[in-house]
Amino acid sequence: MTSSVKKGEIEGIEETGKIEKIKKRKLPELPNAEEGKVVMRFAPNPNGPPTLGSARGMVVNDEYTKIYKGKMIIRFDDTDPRIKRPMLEAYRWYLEDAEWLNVKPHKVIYASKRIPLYYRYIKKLLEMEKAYPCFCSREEFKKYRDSGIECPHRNTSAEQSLEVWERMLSGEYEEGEVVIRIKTDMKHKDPAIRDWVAFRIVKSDHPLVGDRYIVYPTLDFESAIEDHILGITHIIRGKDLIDSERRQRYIYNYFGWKYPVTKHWGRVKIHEFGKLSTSEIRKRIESGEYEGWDDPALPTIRAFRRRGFKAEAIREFLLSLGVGENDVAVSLKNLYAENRKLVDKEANRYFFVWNPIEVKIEGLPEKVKVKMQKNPENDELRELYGDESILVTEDDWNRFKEGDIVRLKGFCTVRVGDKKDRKLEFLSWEMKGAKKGKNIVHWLSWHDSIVCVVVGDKPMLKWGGFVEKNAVHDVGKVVQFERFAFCKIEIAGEDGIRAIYTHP
RNA sequence: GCUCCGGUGGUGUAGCCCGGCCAAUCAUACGGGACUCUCGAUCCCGUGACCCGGGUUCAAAUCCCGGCCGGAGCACCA
Repeated sequence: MTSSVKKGEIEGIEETGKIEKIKKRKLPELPNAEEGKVVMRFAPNPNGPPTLGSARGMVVNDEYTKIYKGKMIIRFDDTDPRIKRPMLEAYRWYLEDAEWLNVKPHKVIYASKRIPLYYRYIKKLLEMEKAYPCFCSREEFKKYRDSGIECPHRNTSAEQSLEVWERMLSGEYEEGEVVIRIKTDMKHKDPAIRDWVAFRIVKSDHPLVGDRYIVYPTLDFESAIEDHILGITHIIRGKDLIDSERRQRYIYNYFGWKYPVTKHWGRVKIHEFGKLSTSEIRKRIESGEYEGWDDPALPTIRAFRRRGFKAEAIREFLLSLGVGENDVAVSLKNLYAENRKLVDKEANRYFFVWNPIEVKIEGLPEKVKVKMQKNPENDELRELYGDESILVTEDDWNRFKEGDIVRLKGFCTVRVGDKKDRKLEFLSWEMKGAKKGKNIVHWLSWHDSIVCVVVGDKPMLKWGGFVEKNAVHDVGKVVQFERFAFCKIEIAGEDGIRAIYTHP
């Protein structure tokens, strides 16, 4: 991000104001934001590992708190042990990926561990007769909601309500028998707002708190209380939660609290992935279509990490999406461009010959050592052995026509001979009119070759071939396989190299 | 069906609250050229947008109304 700071040093002070402006303009201004007083949160349900979508939540909230020098809180909204059941490992994954994304929370909250806190507040509401236990079935209540009629339980007295509440807690009711509803307005013009559920009975084991509770708050209740307690000033979340504000405001009014400023963004569709829900991914992993949650073909942050993406590139990409309420359909090409900017300068270059074909160079005067730059921008060299027997990729070979002049990059220039015999004729050590983009190809002698498989970014996609041995020293790094793509060397061993496709 | 929200170049985005400095920003993509012994990078140059129709106004991408299109919610999910 700041690698070019030196360049700007001379212009220095004069530029500072500009840079500041540009930095802030990564995101539009936040309404009512006072420097040092902004508190924001990212509130995931850890029912799978973070994806690009969740990362957006982390990064945008984090970026704003950084701009305004505020506080960032991660809160796990994990109050449904059944339908959207949290995954135990995913709590850790979220924290790890957040750290990797340079999102450093000031606090981490687990809603499931604070359930007694929510009990206290609903009790107050019950006392105030602003909430009531409702024995209607879903279907029954839906009728009331749709027709705007109050249900018979609505005017239960505080005393009775509290009694039912205690019985709920002690397990005297079955699931579905009774819920606690918040009184809003059964005539509210938007049916979605009418007397919503704050607590329900779920007799199911919770990954984090086991069977300690059987009465769980809904997201709307839990997050309403938490946002106030945590002193959240600004909420940015998906527009699927847009109604939450109107629902939760009733509670805020009953208690005389001030509701945070909210902003909502639309759905993100990534061209390359289509729509993939967490549950859909889980299914496909189980069926073997994907290797696991970090399969390079998946839009999880773990997968992008495995592919060698830079956190900063992902941040920039996500920030470029802004916070508009419209749905966006964006191509990963933008992410690639962002990452390439960072990775191009430091990635070592290597020859990777996929779908290799062995060809012979006739008339090669001598075998030579070929030295080439590891990276066009520095002087570090790598060495290859130019032999008369070499490997080129089938893609190139098929393109060649007899008589073509071809430059074997760094080695020599040849003329394509009899294609059936796979022969090349040595022409010169010099370039001999070879032009970039035309006929300069990469190659490899057996001497330098080691088996290499590149795991692709689509399900089941793999390339097999040979890579130059020099690459074994770059395990864990992103390198560029020339004329192929940027790849991360994942494993290098006796039997070869495994690399992960990063991007073109 | 009911409620709410949004529509700026191919894509994403800034600007819209507080009309004029917007013949509209930036990025990416695309086209052309230069350079480099990578189909990568770099450097030039270029194409390209305010959904439509009315209204208010000296002046509208910005305000108002209508239409069209798109999206979200209407769960004892998050």
